Amino acid sequence: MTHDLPSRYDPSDIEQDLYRWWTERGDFRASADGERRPYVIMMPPPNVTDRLHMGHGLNNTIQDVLIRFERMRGREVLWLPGTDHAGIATQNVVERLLAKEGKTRFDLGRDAFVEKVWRHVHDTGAQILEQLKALGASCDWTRTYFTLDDGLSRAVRETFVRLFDKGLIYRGHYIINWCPRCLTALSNEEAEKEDVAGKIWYLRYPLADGSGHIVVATTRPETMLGDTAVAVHPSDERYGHLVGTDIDLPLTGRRIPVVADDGVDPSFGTGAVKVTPAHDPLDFEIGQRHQLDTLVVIEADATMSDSVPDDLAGLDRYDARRRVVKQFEELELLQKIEPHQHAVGHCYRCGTAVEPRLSEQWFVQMAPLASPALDAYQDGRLTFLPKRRGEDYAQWLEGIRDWCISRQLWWGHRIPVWYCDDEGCEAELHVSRDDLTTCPTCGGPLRQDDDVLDTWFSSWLVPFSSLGWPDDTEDLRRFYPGDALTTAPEILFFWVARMIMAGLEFKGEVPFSTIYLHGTVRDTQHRKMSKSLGNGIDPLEVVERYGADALRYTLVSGMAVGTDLILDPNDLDSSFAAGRNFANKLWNIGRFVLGNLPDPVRPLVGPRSDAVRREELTLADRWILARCEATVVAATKAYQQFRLNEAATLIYHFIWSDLADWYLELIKPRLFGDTPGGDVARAVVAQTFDVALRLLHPITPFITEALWRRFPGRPEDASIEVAPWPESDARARDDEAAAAFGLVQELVTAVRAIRAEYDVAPGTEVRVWVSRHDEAFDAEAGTIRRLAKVSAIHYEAHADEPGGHAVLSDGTGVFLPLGDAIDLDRECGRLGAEHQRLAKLIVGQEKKLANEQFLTRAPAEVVATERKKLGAWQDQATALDQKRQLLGCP
RNA sequence: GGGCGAAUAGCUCAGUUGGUUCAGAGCGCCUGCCUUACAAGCAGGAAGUCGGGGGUUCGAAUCCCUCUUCGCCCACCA
Repeated sequence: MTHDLPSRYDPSDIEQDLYRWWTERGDFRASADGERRPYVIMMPPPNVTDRLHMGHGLNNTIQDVLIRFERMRGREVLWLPGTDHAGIATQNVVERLLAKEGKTRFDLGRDAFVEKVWRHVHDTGAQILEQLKALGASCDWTRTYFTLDDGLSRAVRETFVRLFDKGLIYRGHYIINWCPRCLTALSNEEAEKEDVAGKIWYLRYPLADGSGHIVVATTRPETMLGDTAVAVHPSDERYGHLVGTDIDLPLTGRRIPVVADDGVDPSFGTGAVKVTPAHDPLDFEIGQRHQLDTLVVIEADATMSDSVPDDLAGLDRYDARRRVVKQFEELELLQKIEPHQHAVGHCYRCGTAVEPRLSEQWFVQMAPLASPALDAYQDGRLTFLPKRRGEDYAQWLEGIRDWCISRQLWWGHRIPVWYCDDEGCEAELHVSRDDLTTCPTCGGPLRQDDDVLDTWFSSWLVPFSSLGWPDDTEDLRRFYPGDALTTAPEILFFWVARMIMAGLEFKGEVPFSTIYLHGTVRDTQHRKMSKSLGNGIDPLEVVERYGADALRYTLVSGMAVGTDLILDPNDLDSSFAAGRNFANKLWNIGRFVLGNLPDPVRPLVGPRSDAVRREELTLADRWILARCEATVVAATKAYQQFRLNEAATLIYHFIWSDLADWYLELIKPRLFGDTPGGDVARAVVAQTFDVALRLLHPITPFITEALWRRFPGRPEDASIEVAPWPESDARARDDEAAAAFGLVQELVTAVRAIRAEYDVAPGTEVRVWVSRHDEAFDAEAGTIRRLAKVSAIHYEAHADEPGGHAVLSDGTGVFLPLGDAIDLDRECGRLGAEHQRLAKLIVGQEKKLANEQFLTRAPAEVVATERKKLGAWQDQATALDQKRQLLGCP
């Protein structure tokens, strides 16, 4: 039945059908009732801005591996998918689309613009979900959410009202980060600090009494137009006499005071600071302490305001900077310019340098929320992978600042605050869960706050809002809290930390216990993949070319905990070769194995009378079963510890090297009836291949399902997705078989190497002399003969004739007589090299055996085998010497 | 300016809590093979002073110190 399978695996033949079948079966759907212990992962909701990139591919592959692993282990698995409305990002995308038509959002008006965004995200959102399916993501699509859904909107309002009532949400005039391009406030986290090679200008400010001037240093000369003071440190003796005096601020005709303030660092610059309370956070604080005026000189769009001299008003901030500097120069008030490297905030969505700006915004007071979140980390309720990320988390919480949550955008959750414009009304504002139309206090008309909430204000609720909160739903009771959170480290503060705070505040429990922060996908120059650099790889293109399994295998095997993943966008073939080749190999193993299995296969173990008895197993059978068992144990542990790359490598090696290269080759005579025991070999291969497929299924779900379903006797409706995870079976452990068969492998390899070395024709059979008799060689004599093309094995000291030599790890000598075929020079060189290798081993071994610690610490039997090894090596060295003399080697 | 990570074959990377079993894998490269599952394959092979230096030890890729080079996080020195 497998003979009709093509010899080359084509994933596109099977992936979509299998995915549809899985969906129809309903295995992805979590049941809210039942006995199974839940295992829950919240998918980081992709932004509905665009198609998925390779980072999503990696992120979702990791999650799907964990989910499929736990599903097979019998947990009630819920992987909850969703998409994020991504306020600024999405609004930007649609604004750019409008710009192509020569329009702005203001041309459309708020309602029409929002309508247009909805239409846009409807398409991209659907596209994203399809892409996730193409990757094989086994999420519960029946519970898919969007952060702007009615349900989640209700949760947003609920939290806003609760925090407001608790006094943790407030409105006020503060310096915030302002993006002059997006025209909105940003949180501290959204302003990314980047080092900029700037300058520092030293400006002379004339003293009002005409007695001289004071020099201030600034990186932003244009803000001097908004200066309302100069500050010095109270204990700075250089300036003490000037405190309380006035300065004539150049260009403005304004007179401003010199004040003393602790916030000034006397060692920086000149020790005298120009104070611009409306455009600098520190200056704002100084201004508050000294009741200074705040003078806004830079507008929302980063042009100079009308409050500056006419020749500067309306200029862009950087043009104004140049103009101001030039005017200082002309007035001979520019003392000097120095190069200066400093960190400047940039908008995380558009990259524009943010402007610190005084404005009225809504804030969440964070310290009360941060404290329990910090406790949860310190008392071990949270585990970070890699561990060091936990310190980033703690550090951020310790220095937490209030969260600016209002955004001057149109796309998002509108702030649930209404203002009453009636001058006679006592109420200033109303915060409400429901839309308000008339003022509850005076009955007059109301106006809702124009702003929307930070997009993360809905994301931070996802672990419970996606389960129906604030209602007390069955889902919520069953699936909160979740288990693992898998995401990129970039959003540790934006999202992860805030989810923990929200979970503790609103649900009293951390939303997940393990936080796996995986690395970033980069190109070969270690640059982050991005659209603007054009170095991205489209995961869907990879799926189409190589299959989802190849993509997944490559991502998983290349990703160690705490490291980045480097892929070459210019060489997809080599980037994904290993995954593609492996899938193809698996396919062909399947063709061979399944094509040789009868129905039914004899059971390997169990009560049935035809079950294989232990005495029927050959050495090779025992070996592969032991290898299989070892792989089950190691791979299971690796999966559990999130060391997915290690699990992938272990299983790969077992399947390709142990099972395919060795076991399948050596059972061929038994399968083809040339040797008895075919039914036993079939039982063993059926068992081990089945286990291998199940171990691998979380990583490469499609091909493992396709092959697993084809096993003889498999019920039509059986799926590997819900097949039980392979159990460790102590009976299969067999160190003796492992060691004995290992020696057989060494012997075969040694003979092959000698044959290759001396160009023995592939079809020619050779005789081999083995210095020591071993039961394993007898037991697998057929294997040795077949795999090494050996006609006869002689257990005796080798004949005095030319030939090839090798020494096995236990000291057993191997000799291949090659008669006249031998090249004397080459053989002498080979013997010399081999002798040298042995000599090195012997020296090391002698040292080891002279070591007190080793002798006392190691078990006696280990010491004994090490002694034996040394003896054997010495014997072989002697034999090699004799051989070299015999051949007349130099 | 603080805190943290990384450096291992031409490329991308493994190498675990306690030091002996370790110098490995994949890709690439070289040689020979269309051997009745697989040429996306099979067999064999070349290639690394485990970033430099020092230390501890019988013994270090692994532990300690130091230097160099990359990277990450945090930070209101204007």
